[in-house]
Amino acid sequence: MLDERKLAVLRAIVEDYVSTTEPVGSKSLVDRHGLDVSPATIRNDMAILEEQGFIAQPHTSAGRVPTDKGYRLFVDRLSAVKAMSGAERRAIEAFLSGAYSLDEVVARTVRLLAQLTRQVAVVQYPSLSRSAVRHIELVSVAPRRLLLVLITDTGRVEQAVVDLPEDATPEAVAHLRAVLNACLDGHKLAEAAASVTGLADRIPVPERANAGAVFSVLLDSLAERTEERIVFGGTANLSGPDFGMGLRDVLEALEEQVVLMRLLGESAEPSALTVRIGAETGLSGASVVSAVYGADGHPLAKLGVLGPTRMDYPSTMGAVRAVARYVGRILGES
Amino acid sequence: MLDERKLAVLRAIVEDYVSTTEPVGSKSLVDRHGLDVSPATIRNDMAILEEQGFIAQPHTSAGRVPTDKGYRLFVDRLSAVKAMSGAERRAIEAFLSGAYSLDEVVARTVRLLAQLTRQVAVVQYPSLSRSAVRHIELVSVAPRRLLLVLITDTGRVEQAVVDLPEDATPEAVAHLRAVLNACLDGHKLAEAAASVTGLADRIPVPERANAGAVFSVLLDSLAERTEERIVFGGTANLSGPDFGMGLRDVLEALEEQVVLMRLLGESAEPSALTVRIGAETGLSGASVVSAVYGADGHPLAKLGVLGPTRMDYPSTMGAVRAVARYVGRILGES
DNA sequence: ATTAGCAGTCACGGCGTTCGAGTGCCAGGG
DNA sequence: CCCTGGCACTCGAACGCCGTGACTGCTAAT
Repeated sequence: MLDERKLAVLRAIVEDYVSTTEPVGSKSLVDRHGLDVSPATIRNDMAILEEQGFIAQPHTSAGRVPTDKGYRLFVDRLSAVKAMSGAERRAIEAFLSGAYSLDEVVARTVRLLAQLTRQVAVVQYPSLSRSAVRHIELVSVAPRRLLLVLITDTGRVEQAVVDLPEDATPEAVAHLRAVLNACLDGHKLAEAAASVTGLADRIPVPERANAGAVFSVLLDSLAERTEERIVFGGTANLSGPDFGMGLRDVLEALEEQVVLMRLLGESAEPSALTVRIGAETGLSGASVVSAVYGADGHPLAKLGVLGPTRMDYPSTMGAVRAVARYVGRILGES
Repeated sequence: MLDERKLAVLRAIVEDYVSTTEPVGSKSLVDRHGLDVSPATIRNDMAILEEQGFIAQPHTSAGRVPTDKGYRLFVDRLSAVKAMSGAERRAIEAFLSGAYSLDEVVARTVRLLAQLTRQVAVVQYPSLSRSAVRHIELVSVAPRRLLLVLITDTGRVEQAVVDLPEDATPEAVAHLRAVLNACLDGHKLAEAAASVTGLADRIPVPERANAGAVFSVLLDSLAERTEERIVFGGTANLSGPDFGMGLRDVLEALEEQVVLMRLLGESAEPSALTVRIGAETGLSGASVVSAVYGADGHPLAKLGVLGPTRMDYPSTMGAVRAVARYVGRILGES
């Protein structure tokens, strides 16, 4: 149905369009690529490709432009991820290594990814529930109010205020802290739910009410907030007339955590690199290249870039993959 | 030199231009405002205002547009801050009260300010060095590595990694923690520099090297990072052809912490409301309305909005002032 | 199956015209 | 002296009108 040459034509169209931003015609196609056939032949191929929905023409007597379906085929079968050069890889590593806190790592990752791809970078903080607890701290700020600070092995620090039903003595707080740490240290928060329920037994009855409040904050409030921390950067790369929708809509979408979540993909399938194209993203005219990053083989969160459907997929995918790897490595070390 | 009517004309020009986005002519001026004179008279006044540099015409035979100098005069002498309505004030308070952590407070403030003013909101985190220390926590993550967590009375939590010159025993860490807390609790970090130097005496000699490392991180690394945390939002409000410079430049500027700092103003003069217009901001075509916010009378940090020079100053100033007040109040409570 | 040739389409850019808002100036009147 | 009505003038925006060129699709020949 689609012979070798037609695929080559589609590939050439995508590549040319991506680099020139202009509809590509049959003549310039044969000129630029080493196709040994005449423009007329290409035209016939293009007619078929159009019929099948891989390309379209903005108006009669203009060149062809890839459709979402065309990009899809290109990404799936016609292109290979372009690996980063050695120099680039070293630069990435050097840039990320300089960070001294999780916030810093994430901030740098965003900058790096945006600069590397010249697009909008989106980075999700390592999931709390999938990280292991390193330390839990309780600080009294009022007789009936505690500040709960959770430190994970990825260096993430989360805080939450706990309102207690009863006054708590410093001793009770210290005890609770000790019990929590003893029980949760080194475990993942997701697995902790089970152990915490049995934990109540170790708490003297008069303090159980307070302990319950702390547990519920730890499990509900923190775990819920968990996935929701996503930052982005590089919005300046949103140049003019890209994107079918207005630039304004894109900016609005980026400021909605919910939308950002969806862009990175709800399902955390472990596949390394995900490409969502055009309508698949929910933003018309936009594509998202995302990857899962993690340390020691288990996934922590996602990161990716958002750009116009017409983007350089091979390079972008290479950059995203490389950055995801290094971020995982850095977080695994700390 | 500028009689009452000329000032009224300038005020009218600013108001009309702000609301219509179009150069305003003499005729529409007398129509819309209740001026009891003829257009010709207004034209004469306008000629004088132009001569003095308060207004300009984009091209011959077009209406007049305020210059930076014109806006300046308008803000300083011709307008009054427009107070928020009771309903609006209640809404602000309700929206901000729902936050349960400092991050949340700041995030909500940004959203709120952006929505209220329909412009880009910029909020600086409460200054660390001007906040009082509530608690310091040290967590061993490796024999020669500590995680230093600092909790302030404004609810801000800062972390930093400390690399130790020598191995530290758990007892030594506990001791150091106790000393730090005893000495710094309730004090401002800025004042702490002095007390910390004397503090070394209380540390047994073998641990001094490690203690020194912790101190220096606390004072240098944390205190420096301190002012630099500024977030912004509402970039979707950057509509099209505002701003003399390209939209891209504005977005780029917003992603530079340094530029954000400058926008909010280096000098922390305690004056409540600052308006910087046009060239004064460093961004051509942009204005910044900013305010200091603080709790219990002492300043913590700044916040403000960035918009086109042609903005509704009275309303914007009202919104900024109101939000600054409520944020200060909320942070004072916690 | 490919190719050359040809007629047809249509966006784009340049050009001249019109239209109208708005100005500056001047002379007359309170 | 300040205000006003009148008038000629200016100039950008909008409109319409080509000519141009880059395409295409079709057909007939190889």
